[in-house]
Amino acid sequence: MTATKLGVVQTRIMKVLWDSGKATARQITDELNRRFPTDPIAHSTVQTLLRGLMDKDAITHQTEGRTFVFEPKVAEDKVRKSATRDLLQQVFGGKASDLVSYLLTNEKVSKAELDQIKKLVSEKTKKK
Amino acid sequence: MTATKLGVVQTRIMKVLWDSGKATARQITDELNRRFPTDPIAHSTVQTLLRGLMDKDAITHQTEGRTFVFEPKVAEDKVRKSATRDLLQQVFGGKASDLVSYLLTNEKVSKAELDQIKKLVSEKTKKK
DNA sequence: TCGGTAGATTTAGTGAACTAAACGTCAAAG
DNA sequence: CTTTGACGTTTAGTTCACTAAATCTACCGA
Repeated sequence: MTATKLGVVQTRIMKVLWDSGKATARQITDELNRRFPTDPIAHSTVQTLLRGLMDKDAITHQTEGRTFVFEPKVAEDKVRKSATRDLLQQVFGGKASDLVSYLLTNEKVSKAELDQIKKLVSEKTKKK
Repeated sequence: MTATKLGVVQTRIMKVLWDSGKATARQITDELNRRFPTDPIAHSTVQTLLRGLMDKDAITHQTEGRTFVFEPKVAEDKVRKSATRDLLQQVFGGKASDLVSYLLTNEKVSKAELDQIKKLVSEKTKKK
């Protein structure tokens, strides 16, 4: 029952790991400070959070020499699923079309994305 | 700069207020316990949360006799917008189509909702 | 008038996420 | 051999959401 409920910074760390497959704490710290220069983070903070993610069973680590190399244990999919479901239920009362409506009305959606969505919808329609 | 970042229970309270227009603390408590029998909540807890929502400028209250009648001050829309944007950025890297993809693939979407989405998409397409 | 009830307010405490300094260890550099 | 630095570990503290009892206050009914 690997936990899929993550905080903001925890999610950022996971993203780094999902992107790279594996990384040391140091690499993660550097990457976070590169990706989010507006939210500088101390190395020890990252280590603490990694510890938390271990406790949650969201990541694993191997020892390489005397440093840890971390790897994601929970898939990005799972986290997306859980986070989206929460939003859908809590804020949109479970109505997926309301959420889509919001996205199309308020968020920038590229032409390519729009085509992609159209394709998904017609596939889904066919199945019914 | 009314705050739009709410906790789970805070959102539930707001929903009650959005639905009813206005309500006393007692009415909200009762309604929450009716809507979520699995998460019973004490009246004093609700009062504390209402206080927090006041601090956040998410609600107002008038005095009626010696009881407060609360009203939403922030619109449901605003909260939806903020929550959705957070999810989109944090979990889906800003790709709206990925989020829609998730919704269509994993969540139950009724025929009516699907039609609604299709309509939204073609409207959006026309505009471009 | 007195006691209960229904308000609001005060006080108190937990857990989670986040923050980061301080500390101990050990290997590589000088 | 000693110092420096890079690790992981320990410790500590903040903020926020949530929880709810305890207390104060005032009206209403007996």
